[in-house]
Amino acid sequence: MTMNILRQRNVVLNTAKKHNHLRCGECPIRHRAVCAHCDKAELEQLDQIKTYRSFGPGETIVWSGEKLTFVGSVVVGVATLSSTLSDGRRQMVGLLLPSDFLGRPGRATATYDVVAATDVTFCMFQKDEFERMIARSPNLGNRLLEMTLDELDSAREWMLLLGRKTAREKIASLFVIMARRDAALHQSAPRDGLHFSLHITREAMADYLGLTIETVSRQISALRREGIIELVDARTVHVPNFEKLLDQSADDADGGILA
Amino acid sequence: MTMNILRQRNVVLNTAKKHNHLRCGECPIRHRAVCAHCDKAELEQLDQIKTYRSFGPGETIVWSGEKLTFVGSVVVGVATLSSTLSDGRRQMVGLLLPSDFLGRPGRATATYDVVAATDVTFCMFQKDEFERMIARSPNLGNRLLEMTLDELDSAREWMLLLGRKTAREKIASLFVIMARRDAALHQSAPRDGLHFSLHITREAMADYLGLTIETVSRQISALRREGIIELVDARTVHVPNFEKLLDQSADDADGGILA
DNA sequence: GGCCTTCCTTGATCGAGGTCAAGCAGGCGT
DNA sequence: ACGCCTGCTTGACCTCGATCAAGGAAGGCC
Repeated sequence: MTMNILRQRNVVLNTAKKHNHLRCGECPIRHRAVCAHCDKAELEQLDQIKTYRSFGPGETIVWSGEKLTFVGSVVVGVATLSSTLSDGRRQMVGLLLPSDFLGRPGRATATYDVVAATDVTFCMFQKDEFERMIARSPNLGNRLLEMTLDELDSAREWMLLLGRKTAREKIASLFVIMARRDAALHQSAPRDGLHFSLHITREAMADYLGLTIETVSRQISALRREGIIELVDARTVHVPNFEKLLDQSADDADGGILA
Repeated sequence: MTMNILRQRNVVLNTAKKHNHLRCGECPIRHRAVCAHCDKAELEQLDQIKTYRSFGPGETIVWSGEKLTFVGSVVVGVATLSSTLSDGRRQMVGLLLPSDFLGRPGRATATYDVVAATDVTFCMFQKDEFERMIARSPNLGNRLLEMTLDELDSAREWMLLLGRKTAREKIASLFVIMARRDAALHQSAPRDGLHFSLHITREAMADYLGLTIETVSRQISALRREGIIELVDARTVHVPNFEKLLDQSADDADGGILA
């Protein structure tokens, strides 16, 4: 079984798979956005303008409404994108894992908060310099469009989750995604079950799934009680049978039974 | 008051405002995507390859998983984008109003259903021809990126609604958006209150908001009972005081009180 | 060691919204 | 005119997840 189910139909990973930007030996950093299919000239240019910056857990990287001065991608760690209602209700609208891109060329200000969930290191470029590069290389622009379309697709998939899935399905879906991301990143074909880290707190999961901390905790406990997952520690999950987890997520295995 | 609140902070309308693609006299059709800031050469090329197609209410324009052969934009009517879970639960992930663009250059297959909500007329281009045009004109590519970023922003705004807003706030938010779109489209500065059409059925609203038909109906009735809206008929809403409606939507008036 | 704090879990209760069910209004074809 | 749709409303009831509340586990710091 497994490796087939693990192969996300989402294009994010398909693209990564085709060329394997995620660990392209020639890329100084792991961001598929600017890897340029290992175009030497582009890479050298990017190398010259890149800088690294790190943030601690809970640290806000960008405030909503703030002026955007850079773009970049995650090298290690996890960052979150979230919007907040005036009374404090918060909703995560995106999750940045290693290799994910942050920033919107052509946009002046941020429209949501970017917060480090763990220790995070970014590889960054000055926004105006990056934009100048885009103007010069249409290649780069096209890849950005592709990436943005990918993001849009996952945002819409998430809308389905938020609007229509039950608490249990939400948790299972999140775990499925985390497992797939982890597997893709480590190139690990799982033999005797999967093993992955959630990285984030229960609170962050709740904010991502549109639930409360308590419900998240209860559903995780329920899945554990039923043997669908095992908890090594609070944030490390072992999945003995991935298909069983998938069954709980209300997602089609791949492409659906109909059609 | 009013015209100021009506001015959506979302870039979609700001862009439209700057140049007013929506009624650019030189554009044969109203799509801001390819209006090309009224670039004559581009327009002529587009004119040559464009075709019109119409669909009746309930008709499916594209099935999820189907091969995509065209792109285009709505001229009149309303179309919806929706995903469906295998057990039939449905979630709308987008709404196409006149001037909105449909399609993803560079993508082979659709990832969700596109259904006509009313009588709809599309102005369409063969996908491959359109892509060839993009390749030739980087301008067009940039505008597509901008559009996609706009869509991503509204998708994420919608995630906040789906995950964290109450039924009442969801309804109010939808009405606010519909009212703004209508106002922008008709360039109507509302004097004695707003007047707009919902176009879509209660079911479509429910699917959009992640609610059931019954809840939608009940919340609309409640807003009517409290004098916040008036119903001319089931799908035509009159808003005597827009600010009162806005108060119910849990949205910041413009940019928020904080920050 | 002892004492924070932060994160997580579990229990008891409550309520918003879903479900089931009935009925009404308007359009359309015969 | 009639019946028959489909779309909308309203009521009664129930359930899932939120809320309120308490306590346990794992660091970090004195």
